[in-house]
Amino acid sequence: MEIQLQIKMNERLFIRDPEQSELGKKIILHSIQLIYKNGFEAFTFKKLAVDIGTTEAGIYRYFENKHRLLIYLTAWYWSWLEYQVSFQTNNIDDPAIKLKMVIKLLATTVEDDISTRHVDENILHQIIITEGSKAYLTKRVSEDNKDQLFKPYKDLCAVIGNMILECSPNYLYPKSLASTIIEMAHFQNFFMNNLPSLTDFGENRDEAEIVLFLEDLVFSSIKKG
Amino acid sequence: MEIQLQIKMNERLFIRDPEQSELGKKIILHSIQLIYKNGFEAFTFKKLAVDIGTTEAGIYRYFENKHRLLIYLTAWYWSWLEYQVSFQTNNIDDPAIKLKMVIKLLATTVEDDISTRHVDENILHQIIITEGSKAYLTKRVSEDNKDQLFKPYKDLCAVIGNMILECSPNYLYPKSLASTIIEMAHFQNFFMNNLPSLTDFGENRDEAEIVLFLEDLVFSSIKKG
DNA sequence: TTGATAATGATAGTAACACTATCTTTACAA
DNA sequence: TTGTAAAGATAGTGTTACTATCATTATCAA
Repeated sequence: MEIQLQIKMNERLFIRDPEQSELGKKIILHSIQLIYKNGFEAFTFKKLAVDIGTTEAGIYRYFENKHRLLIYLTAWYWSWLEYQVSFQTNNIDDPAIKLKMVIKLLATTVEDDISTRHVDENILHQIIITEGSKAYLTKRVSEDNKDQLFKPYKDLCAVIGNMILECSPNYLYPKSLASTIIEMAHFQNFFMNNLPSLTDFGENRDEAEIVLFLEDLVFSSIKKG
Repeated sequence: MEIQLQIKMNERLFIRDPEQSELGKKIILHSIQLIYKNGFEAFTFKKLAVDIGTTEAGIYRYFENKHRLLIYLTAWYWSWLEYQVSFQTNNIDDPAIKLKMVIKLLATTVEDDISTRHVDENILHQIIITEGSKAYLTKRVSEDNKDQLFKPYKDLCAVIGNMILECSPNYLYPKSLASTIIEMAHFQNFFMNNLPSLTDFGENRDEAEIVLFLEDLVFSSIKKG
């Protein structure tokens, strides 16, 4: 069985849909690699164009600017992750087990999903850890939010928030706890690998310990009430 | 009684110490205002120079580039906050009360500290919320860390981690919980004001609710064991 | 087969940005 | 008085972030 997974993206994220052409798919593939290699600050459309073998103007026909491209990549990632969550928690009734699955999906290395050929999810995951929050930590965040550019992130947060409420209907802060899990899954990973004294995982550098920390955090909070 | 508070900064953060001259202090004062107004991405040394009434070259004599200036501002902020923590928790024995004080200091609007004339702590606090994590979310983070540029952040985290251990000596993740408190104090604030559906505080937009959330999060976690 | 259309390629150009260099002036201190 | 350090003034360079235009190629319908 070979299924190709296609994620329908908000049209405001791009000028021309990169999924619909070879050049577009190359832009996604190579931008992920370049941002991973050099970081978002050093990433330019010029370098991307050279890497692909096209011109700057070619890239600008797909994305308004590199910040939009970053938002596109993050939106794609969160959509893909929400799909993973729904797939992996399907047929599970116990909301606590579902929550544990979510934490595992958020905090551990993803295996490359072969049903999306032009995206390496593992590298993309690394990018989201380091660059993801730059997508919304801007002066434009409210406008971008009005254009629904962060919908996949918010949707995932809502899904997790509902799982929390299933576990503990009287818990007061399901959405904030959900966004805390999402952000901390990434930040603790970044800290573990780059500023280890900010974590308790510096010695082993083991993602599994981040999972344990987050599970402890979440279930202590919600099991109380 | 009039005391001027002077924070000793790591010398690698600057080329020439901005605290030691009028021009230097203007750079700090005006860069905070400009970054607050336009965001870090739109902030340039050219605009800063015009704002101050000096030239780009003048700024470059103090700071290598705008990223270093951002690290300087964040380092200054974390140092100042650690001082606030030590001041406000002095003579308090109960570590739980100390922790609550820390959460309040992290999550609520600071009043301008008159003992630092060239820094408006309230505006700086807003900058750190939006731009603070950009200081370390870079490819250079390890080198910058070797130069000790993030020491104030790590020191504060260690202080909070120790308070957590005082409360609960067997708790397994004091440092990770400390960095979680710090980051979430800011992220929940940013979300509340810009992406409110990621939080449970969208209706009232009241910082006091963030404090309650963080207190619940922390004391649920540590009171268990 | 032609002819319209859309995507791409090729090239050029501009304003702003991120610096670096140099020379002059000012200030104050030995 | 002279030396030195900070600051001002000016210029220049390579890169970035775009925009515009025109030619070429592929596709698909008349």
